[in-house]
Amino acid sequence: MKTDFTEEKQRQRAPSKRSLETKARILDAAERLFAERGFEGASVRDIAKEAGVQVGLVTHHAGPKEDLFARIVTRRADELAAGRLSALASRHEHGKLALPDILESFFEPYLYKAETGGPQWLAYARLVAIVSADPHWRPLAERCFDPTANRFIDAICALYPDTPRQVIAAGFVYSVSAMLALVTSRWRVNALGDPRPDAASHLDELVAFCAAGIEACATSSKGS
Amino acid sequence: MKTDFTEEKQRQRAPSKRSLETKARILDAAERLFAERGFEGASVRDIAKEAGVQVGLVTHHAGPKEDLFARIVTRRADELAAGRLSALASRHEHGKLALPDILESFFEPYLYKAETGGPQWLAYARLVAIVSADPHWRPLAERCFDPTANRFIDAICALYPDTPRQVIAAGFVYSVSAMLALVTSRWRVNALGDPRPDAASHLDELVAFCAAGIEACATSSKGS
DNA sequence: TCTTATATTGTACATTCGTACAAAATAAGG
DNA sequence: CCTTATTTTGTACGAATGTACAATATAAGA
Repeated sequence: MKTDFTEEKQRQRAPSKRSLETKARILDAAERLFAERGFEGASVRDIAKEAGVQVGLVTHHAGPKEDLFARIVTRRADELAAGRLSALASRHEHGKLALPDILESFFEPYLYKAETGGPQWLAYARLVAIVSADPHWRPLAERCFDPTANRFIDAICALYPDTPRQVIAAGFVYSVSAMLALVTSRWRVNALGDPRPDAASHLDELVAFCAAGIEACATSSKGS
Repeated sequence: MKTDFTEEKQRQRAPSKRSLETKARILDAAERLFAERGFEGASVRDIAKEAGVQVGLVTHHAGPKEDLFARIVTRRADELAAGRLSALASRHEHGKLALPDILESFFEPYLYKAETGGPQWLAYARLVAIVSADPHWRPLAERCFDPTANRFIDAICALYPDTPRQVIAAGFVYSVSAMLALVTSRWRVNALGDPRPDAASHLDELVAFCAAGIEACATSSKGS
């Protein structure tokens, strides 16, 4: 699985504004359909129709289907990872780094984007679920998710020096899956048109749940 | 989405032992491949080859592809739901129904099967993830999962009469997703051949995590 | 303005998909 | 054993898949 897209094919001319718009339209359409129907469930033709272009243009702008998918995930993941790490660093400067602060640094950047960044960010939770579940995308997942996850696990480990890293890591995985479950359920409700309840309270609730859970795991398995 | 399979086509003769074995082989192969590659990712031809039969036999024994998938999920879900409800009832008779007991009644039957029931039960976690994530399978999910989930949510609600059901339900959803994350990660590790650590400790750890989490949510939002 | 790199169209190709169906093999029930 | 319901094989079909490619339209850069 190719995960490096730094080498865009070298060009002799700048791309026109229209072509940039077309490319963005294709990526957005692909993101929407991949989230709704999964990787195999969304065909290149569906994506082209959704973007209002010919089939060939999809390949021309985004390469083979697998690259298109990986490109979409990478784009969101990189932006999100930056937000999360800077939130963590910001709170670290302000001196407060209790467990709820660490978790909030991880949850808040995404929940905020999911709430205010348009439906694409809401649908991103589904893409993460797809990548995480399918062994085929493991290289992509390792590149996109693992570095940030390890930074946060390290931060939590610093709070519980007597707890094995394995236990903290498990608690963190539980927490991430809970966040995905929260967003995915909200995404589906939203797609069905139901009114969405307040989002900020969901963040507090999620942080309370995960902080208490990790705390319980960490203290009960101290030193073992 | 058809979810009712009570009306097997009426027969004039009993099925031969060989045909029953073949049917079981097809269902097992389908379960394995659906879990590995998802619904669209596993073709009927792949399933037939995995089962060592001709393509037509799959349709003959299990009907259209969607029915095959629904049948597989239903088979496991029904058996699991029975185990979970009887575990809950059993503990209820013994008088102990604290939050950890309720969660253990939900987690233990599956974790036990995943550990001792063969790779099919381990892979079942992936099927649940597929059904839960894809809106297309929502009718199937409602029939297979919701009744049991509501029973357990009711049991937890009885412990926190001042907490809104919505909050308890959210905590329960987080807990289920954490369990799925645990099993899915173990399934993948197992597929890669790594040695698997002790399972019983994972159950205790998961119960500790979720019980503390739900407790925190319930008490902090009392009456609101 | 003119050249030509790039974007876009339209079509075509080889596979694979789910499913249907006739023919042959098998075995249940009398 | 005989009849025939059922299982199994083998093949075929139309639709959909990802991708390649020539032809055309567009616009960047000199």
